[in-house]
Amino acid sequence: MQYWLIKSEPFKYSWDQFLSDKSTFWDGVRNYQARNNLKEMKVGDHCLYYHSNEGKEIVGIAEVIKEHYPDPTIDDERWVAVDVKPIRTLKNTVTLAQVKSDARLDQMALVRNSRLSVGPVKEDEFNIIMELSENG
DNA sequence: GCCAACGTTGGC
DNA sequence: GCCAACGTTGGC
Repeated sequence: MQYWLIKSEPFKYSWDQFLSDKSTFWDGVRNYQARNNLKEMKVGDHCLYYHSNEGKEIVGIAEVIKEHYPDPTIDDERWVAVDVKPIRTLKNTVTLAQVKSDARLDQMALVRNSRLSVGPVKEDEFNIIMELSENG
């Protein structure tokens, strides 16, 4: 299984909204790198859900439930969407500051390329995030 | 609200 | 195909 990190601005689509919707389609990606990552996603892959701008923290875990298909919100076949559903909310959110201050996480796309809205996460990194969220 | 970083566009 | 200009994102 592969791990990912997906970003959303809470005022656009927050984790709470996601929880009450039960699932959502992840659209609106207009960046080739992020798009390529979306295309790599497989059903069952886990995603860290990150709030950008407001909060700047990882708030929960989501699971891919449908692989990429053309983005329904735009008439342009270049862009794709995937479907995801929430798995669980983190016990404690993991902030960007925490991620940055942990030397084991300094290779994360989140740190190295803060503008990338969909990035891969290594299993080790995922586990470290889990650990941080437990120890809060 | 500012600015740095980065991706994209378009002129040559 | 290069590179400057421009737009967007996101941290601060």
